[in-house]
Amino acid sequence: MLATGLFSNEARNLGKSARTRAKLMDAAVELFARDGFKAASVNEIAKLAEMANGTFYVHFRDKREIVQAVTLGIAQELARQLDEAMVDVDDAVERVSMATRRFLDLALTAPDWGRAFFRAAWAFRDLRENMLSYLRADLERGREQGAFTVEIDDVLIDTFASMIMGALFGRLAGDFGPEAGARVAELQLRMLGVPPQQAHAVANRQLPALSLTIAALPKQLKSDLAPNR
Amino acid sequence: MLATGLFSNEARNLGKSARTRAKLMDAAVELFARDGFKAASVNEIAKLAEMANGTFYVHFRDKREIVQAVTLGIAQELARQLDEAMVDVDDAVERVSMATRRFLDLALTAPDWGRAFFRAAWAFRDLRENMLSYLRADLERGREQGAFTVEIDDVLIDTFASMIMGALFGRLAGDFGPEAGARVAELQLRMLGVPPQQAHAVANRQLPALSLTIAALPKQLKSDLAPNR
DNA sequence: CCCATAACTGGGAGGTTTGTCAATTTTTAA
DNA sequence: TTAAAAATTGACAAACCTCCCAGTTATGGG
Repeated sequence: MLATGLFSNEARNLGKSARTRAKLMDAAVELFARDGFKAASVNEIAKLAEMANGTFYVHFRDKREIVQAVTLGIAQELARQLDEAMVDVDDAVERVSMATRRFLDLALTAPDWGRAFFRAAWAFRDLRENMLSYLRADLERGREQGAFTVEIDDVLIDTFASMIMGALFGRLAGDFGPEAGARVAELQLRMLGVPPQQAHAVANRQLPALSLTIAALPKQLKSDLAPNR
Repeated sequence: MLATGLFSNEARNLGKSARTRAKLMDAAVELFARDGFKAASVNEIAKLAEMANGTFYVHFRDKREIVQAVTLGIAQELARQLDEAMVDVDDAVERVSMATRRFLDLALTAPDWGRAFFRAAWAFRDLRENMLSYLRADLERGREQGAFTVEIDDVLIDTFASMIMGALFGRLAGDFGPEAGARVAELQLRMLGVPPQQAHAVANRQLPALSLTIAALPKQLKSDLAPNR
């Protein structure tokens, strides 16, 4: 049994049902990432999760349902961690640059999640729009702070998001190294109207490392653990 | 028999074999656009093309082969028409803006082609890279002409392409109207370092209409026909 | 117009997929 | 410990898939 994916980790000390469900979701992530939502089969998901095909249907009505659970889970967790990493940043220029760079770093820590997210972003409008609302808020903040000269409309927001998704794709495909995040952030800032020199400086500021780990550990235990590293 | 797709039109006065092949390709485009390459089935392609399943295998070894034929056909035709529409434009700022706007207009004239192209662009690296080489040439021209201040590297080119693909997606989904092309072009020019005012002006310049029609009509006949409309 | 040849048909073998269910094992709570 | 409840299994029906092929029909060069 190949240890655990992120969902399994989250469900580690929940009941058996939740653990099995999570194991199926982890297997699904892997196959969705590789084959897409339509081409991945329930049979294969169950097989990868090392259980009989019938078990799948105990936990999910059909494939649609696990697709929904998986994509929602990924998007929520990514959004939550991004949000958390930026709570104390006020400057919109910093926020926008950080969001892009953080998002890419995060998605690359768990490439299957990244790939599944990439697919989900094109396939599910509501999920996409949910993510975009965060982005819109930061862009509007930038206008108010006088940092962005460009007009904020739907096309801009969508374009901004496309730049991130393109970079995600390139990173996942191995076309780009870790520096791509900063580069794209710089291009985004230029597009928004930040002076080139400032755009370069902000986008290349060093960022403390961050990795995607769903931590469902009891809070107590977690804080006992943290100081050790 | 619902008239003709673009491939059928191209093969209109070729032999029967070529016409059948084209009809299969048109059906395939429609299904690839809707379901993706993996999820579309040979059975359904044949059914949509109104012929027996066995006929498919007379014309294509297997699904891989028709996928290749279709995607290559789409990409080549789009590239050819784009290229042709820009032969006499020298200024890189104009070219870059035009390429984005023309490409979107073209893809929108035949939405199934647009959708199939969208999928192919992510799925097939060589096809993508072929398209990007045109783009790179125009961007480098802009540097030489002193119009673009940004450094040209792989991340830039990819990002530029992502912006177009994002706009294509939005247009196909009906999220954006025809004005999106100009808007994205403007954002691209800003990113490249063109002064905002000029970017706005160039990107919004009126462009003569252009539509995607594979014309395999004999040249003579074509020019006889044109004046009538 | 004729007929060799190319194109097409549709049934079917062999495989995979989805979703169900009775039988079995594991978990849980009393 | 034990019995009811929950979870799991694996075989299976029905649908659908890919690819093949023997037989039929259409095409077009002589």
